[in-house]
Amino acid sequence: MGRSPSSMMEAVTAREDGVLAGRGLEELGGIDEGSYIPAYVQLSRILQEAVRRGILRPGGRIPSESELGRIFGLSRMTVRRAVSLLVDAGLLDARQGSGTYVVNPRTDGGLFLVPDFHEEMLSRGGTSSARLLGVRVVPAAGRAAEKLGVKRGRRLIYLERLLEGEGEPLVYERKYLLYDKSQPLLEGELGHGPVSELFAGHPRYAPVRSELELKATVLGKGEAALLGREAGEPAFCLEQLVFAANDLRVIWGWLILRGDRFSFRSLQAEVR
Amino acid sequence: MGRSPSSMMEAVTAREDGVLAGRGLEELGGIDEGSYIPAYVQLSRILQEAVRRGILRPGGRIPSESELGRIFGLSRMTVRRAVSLLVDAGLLDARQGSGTYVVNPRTDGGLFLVPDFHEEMLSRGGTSSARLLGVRVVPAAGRAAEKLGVKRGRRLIYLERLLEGEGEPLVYERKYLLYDKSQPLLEGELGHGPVSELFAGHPRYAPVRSELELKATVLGKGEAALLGREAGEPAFCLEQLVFAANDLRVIWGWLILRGDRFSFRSLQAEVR
DNA sequence: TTTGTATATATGTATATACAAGTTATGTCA
DNA sequence: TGACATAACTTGTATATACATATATACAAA
Repeated sequence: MGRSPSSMMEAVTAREDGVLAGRGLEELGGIDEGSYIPAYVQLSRILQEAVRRGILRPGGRIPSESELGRIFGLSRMTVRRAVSLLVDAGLLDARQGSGTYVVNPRTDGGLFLVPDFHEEMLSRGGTSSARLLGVRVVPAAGRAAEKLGVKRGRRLIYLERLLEGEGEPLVYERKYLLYDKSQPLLEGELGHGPVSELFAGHPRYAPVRSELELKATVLGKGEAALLGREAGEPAFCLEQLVFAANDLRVIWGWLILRGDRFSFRSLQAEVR
Repeated sequence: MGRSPSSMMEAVTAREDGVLAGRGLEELGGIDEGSYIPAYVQLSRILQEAVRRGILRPGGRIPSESELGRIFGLSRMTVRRAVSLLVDAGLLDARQGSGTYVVNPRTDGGLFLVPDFHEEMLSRGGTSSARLLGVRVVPAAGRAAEKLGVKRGRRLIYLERLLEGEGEPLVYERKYLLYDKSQPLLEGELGHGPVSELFAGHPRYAPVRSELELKATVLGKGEAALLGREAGEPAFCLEQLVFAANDLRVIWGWLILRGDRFSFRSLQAEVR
């Protein structure tokens, strides 16, 4: 809590380096020890705000970890933790031996979150349901066999669903799943939630990770009819390959997202 | 579901909780002290690999931090750092008082990186150039005035460019910039790099962050002609709003990305 | 059966210390 | 002046310790 004495010359010499030596940082307030918000989170917010306000400028060096510790009355390790948050988020660039710098923002690109459909609907407070258009067991062939890495003829489950939000069809879904005779397919479960949950807890097929590819497309005649739109309208195609343990591929398929209802906003170098 | 404190029953009772008590983890090797790779990075990779191989299963609890420290001969703080990497990456879920669990993966959604065009071209070793289709000073009006938060009539720079990679047009770009009489516009600089670099180092207009929105679209006749494609083909539209310090909006515009040349892959819960 | 309490153990936060390793500025020597 | 060693920084890694806080469990009391 004790504000360390800062020499008057600091600001001048530091300025030549592009450092502001913390001048102005104090204006954003100090660390509230009584708060339940951890000190390292408070400090990382202060630094973020300093960049937004231009107190710390892109390309410039921020005060050293020791100096920040002195300014805010925190240990170097705690300061490191605050800085690390912003380094991980891509807002700062720490160079060993040199210092920590404000990154020049990449204004033409960024990170986008494509949310899980059902999760998104629930989090918005809306309802989501899945209308099952068809399920059947088919022999593996063509791209499905190739993508899943199975021999032609191996039995797969093929299904089509229409995912609806607020009573309106929003997403058209086609999936191929490994067929497991010991685990009967419960059609009732396909009315809600993601397909991958069918395998949750399965000893060998439980999903571990997935690879997704987001592509631009236009609605075909069939898709347009199902989604209540016109053919030729823009849409997203989200191709999905789901892996279980040992890199076993268990689901392959894709989602068609209506372009008039879906768009994706970039994450603001989010600090979690 | 009672749990006995009996040590002889540990393996069995633990199994009911989904814990594997580290059994099998050792098979993935230990920490190489001679390596230049930090211990916490090595451990986080071991844990990642354990999930991929199914030694640690989604929904299950991993060994406690103290136990991992015992197994691998590391202090608890070092173990925490390794675990924190995976928690931040969304692969693990740490619950205070309870334990750390392997997350059930979201297979229908994920994070996507839309790279900066010029940066991407350079990193691939290819060439990138920008063909300037037009620049002029225009009075602010309509959506541009609204998005930039300026009065109608304020002077703006309007420009159109065709971004090319490997000699082929890939992206069509339209931007509105705040006009600054003290900073003359150098048309020569518009042949390379992102537009926002025009303001880099500017005392008031230097970009600090940007908000992006990724939308699905189809090529119009003019766009198709410029990009050497047919009208009606799928494409991405990346709308961009660039902020300087104090939330001053300095650039607004959008990019049209050819759908046949661009698609975006999800990031694998990347651990940096 | 419910409620309260004690205990063991889990993760979360903060600090202090030590040393390693990379960068930069400076001073000395030829 | 130029080359080179070095001192004085910087961030990076690892450990130990303390306390706060959340959870599970066992067991006693009502």
